[in-house]
Amino acid sequence: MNMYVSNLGYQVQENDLLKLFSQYGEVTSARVITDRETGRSRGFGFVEMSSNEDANKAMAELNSRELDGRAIAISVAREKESRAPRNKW
DNA sequence: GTTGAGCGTT
Repeated sequence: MNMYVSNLGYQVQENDLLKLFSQYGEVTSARVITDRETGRSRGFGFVEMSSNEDANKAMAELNSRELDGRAIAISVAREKESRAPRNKW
């Protein structure tokens, strides 16, 4: 189960997500998306869990939970886009 | 402040 976590504070790191979601099951990957140019957080991230029932629990329990003063929003992640570039020069 | 990268051509 792969989840999309949005409305994160800019100070939230991957290990914060990891610790949060690990309370509900095994987290296989936790990632906070940062701007490639500036290196700053983009305010959202992804968490993947090995068990989807644990993931559902985590989603139910952690959605709208305040983290760093902001209520985070969790949903099932969408498929990662193909990295094929659209611009062919 | 809401869906992930970055190769010279998937």
